[in-house]
Amino acid sequence: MNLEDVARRAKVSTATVSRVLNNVGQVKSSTRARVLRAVEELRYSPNLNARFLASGRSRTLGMVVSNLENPFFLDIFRTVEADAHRRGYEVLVANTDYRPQRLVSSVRLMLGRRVSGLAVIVSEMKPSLIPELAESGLPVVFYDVGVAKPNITNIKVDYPQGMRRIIEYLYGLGHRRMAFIGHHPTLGPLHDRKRTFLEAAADYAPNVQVMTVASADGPVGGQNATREILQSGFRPTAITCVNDFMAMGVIRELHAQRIAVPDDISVTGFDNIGLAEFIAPALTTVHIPREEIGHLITEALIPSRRGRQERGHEVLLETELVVRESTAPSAAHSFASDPDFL
Amino acid sequence: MNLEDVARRAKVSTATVSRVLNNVGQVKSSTRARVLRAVEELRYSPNLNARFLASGRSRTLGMVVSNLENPFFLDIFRTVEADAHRRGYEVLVANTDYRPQRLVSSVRLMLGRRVSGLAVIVSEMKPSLIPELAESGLPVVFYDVGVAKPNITNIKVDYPQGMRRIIEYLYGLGHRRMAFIGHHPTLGPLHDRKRTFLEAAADYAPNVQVMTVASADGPVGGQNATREILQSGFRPTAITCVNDFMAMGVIRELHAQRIAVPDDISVTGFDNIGLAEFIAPALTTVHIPREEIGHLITEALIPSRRGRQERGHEVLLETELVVRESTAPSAAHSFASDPDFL
DNA sequence: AAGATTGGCGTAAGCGCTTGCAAGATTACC
DNA sequence: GGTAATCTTGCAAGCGCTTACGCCAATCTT
Repeated sequence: MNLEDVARRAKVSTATVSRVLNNVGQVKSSTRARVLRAVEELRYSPNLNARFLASGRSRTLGMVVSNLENPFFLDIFRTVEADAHRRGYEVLVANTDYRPQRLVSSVRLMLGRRVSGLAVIVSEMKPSLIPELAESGLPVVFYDVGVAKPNITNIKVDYPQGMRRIIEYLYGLGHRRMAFIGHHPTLGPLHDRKRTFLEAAADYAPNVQVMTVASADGPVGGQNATREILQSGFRPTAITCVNDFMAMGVIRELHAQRIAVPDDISVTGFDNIGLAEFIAPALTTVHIPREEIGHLITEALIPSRRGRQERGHEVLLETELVVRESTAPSAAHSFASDPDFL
Repeated sequence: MNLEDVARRAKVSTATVSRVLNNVGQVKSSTRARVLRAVEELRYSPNLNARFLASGRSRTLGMVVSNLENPFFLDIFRTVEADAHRRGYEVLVANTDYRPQRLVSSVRLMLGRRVSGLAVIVSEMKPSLIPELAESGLPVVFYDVGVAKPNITNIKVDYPQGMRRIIEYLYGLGHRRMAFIGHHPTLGPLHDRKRTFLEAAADYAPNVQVMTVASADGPVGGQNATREILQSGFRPTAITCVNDFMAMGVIRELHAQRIAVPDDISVTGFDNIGLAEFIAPALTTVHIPREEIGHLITEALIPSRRGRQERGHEVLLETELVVRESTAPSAAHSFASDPDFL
């Protein structure tokens, strides 16, 4: 079942069928109708592989993410997909599970499919990939890693700012013993986030005791990390998580251990995913504008009709502290004796 | 940058390069090495559109789901993807947001890409799609809809059984006023689930008052539905949700309204998603074997090396009640005066 | 009314790859 | 050392589509 079958049935050439299907060139409306009817009757569905090959463009975007399970990534994907559809593009998504090897193979796959733009929203990164993509000339967006190049747009979120907001907030509440829960601490961006936390703590919260632990991304990881902290003997008054998804597990585990949140321990997340409002207590977190990220990605990857493709550049997004119910003044801290207390 | 460039550089023909790349036929190991080096040096990445077109197979599975945000679907996807990778296949996923129109266009897209198998895990269904796919001869799996055909495998979960388990369990706990929360009540399978609930209630739980409401899938929908119930004046002692994802919102809203779960109202979900354990109180639900579903899908879509493709058939999966913390005996019910009470 | 446009369509040359076929190069065998 | 068997490799015909290019007929000029 191919163009030729349709052409024969409609008594035209394949060229004409192609023109009708792509709405290009001039076709008499009566022939157009004949063609469409033939398409209908044969239930013809064009071979996109052939189409992409012949035309040299695929109107398809690729997106590679570290963990689709984490709503953070999914939210971005959904925005990109919605934007892309509006412009007549499709989007292909691949999941890496934080494995560099899968990242490489996913990117290769996308390149092999000749996507017209590629978004790489991952924490793991194979360094060799950046120059390779830069040279390819393909429009690319990196999130939180790499530097802008002519064809590479770079979206970053001001994590240090967000961390600072959390630390200052917690410090202001009297917290002096804090724990930081992350995941994949060996991966660049995630390691940076931990470092950022420690630096912010050192800078803005003098005489604070700090502990860091790591586990897998997700609620189960948060749960395990919490157990580890509690078993260590260190008793923080606040636990800061690298993301909301892990924080869900933290809150659950504290609850299971009959430790009150926020009365005994305050908990913070990062990202402000939708679920953050649906756990009890609702999670205090830092908002990352995921919709904006999605829009930026689409803008960077799809050439706008008027004017040319925006050249690669760098964007730094601001964060915002969202205070909910999972944080409170530290019970352990006596504000009376606190010189910072006004 | 194509096969010819590589061939020229390695001083062989494109045929030989192709054989090396596909590990097929005999190639002297020295030439193989030359070719691989050329590939490396040129950073050559084969054009998959051309490859699929020429070879007529794509080693790609397509999967269409209603709502990727709901972990239920994501879990299935992850299993399928893992299985598929193990067999050297890729999987493309599309999201429909429960919109039949998107279902149709997603399926068309998959067909256009000439996937070698297609899984349709959706609640919405355009009836015309079933015969169309049946005729196409493409291996297809439907979840919860349609009937088996030579090339169509049908996976169903015994929802009536699951509902019965819930109802009997709740009835046994003394609940006599129940509410059912669903979403998209006009879509076949979801409507059936509601009906199933009502029938099971009628059959197994005499003299029970029942109310049903519907909202969007997800926690927000569960929240809204709960508000609606409470505002209606009907005061159920148990709320049964069509899935866990909505139940999360229900529990959250009851908590916000200072209604104790399970003391004042018991809540049940369906699916047994991972998050069900991470909300407080942990959700009583019905387990659906998502991993098994994933395996079944892969088995049905990928021809096994030995033996032929399993022909399309129908599978009915059993469910299992998972009791956690969100359910308890009805406070409103006096067991002393209950004739059922032993 | 004859030449100049334009609209509508077909011809055919690719797009980059796979693969059946057959030729040339090696190796095996007696 | 000669023939047969086996390896290697190249040639070239597609896969199903898009898209110059050009032809013919219809319409427009003056």
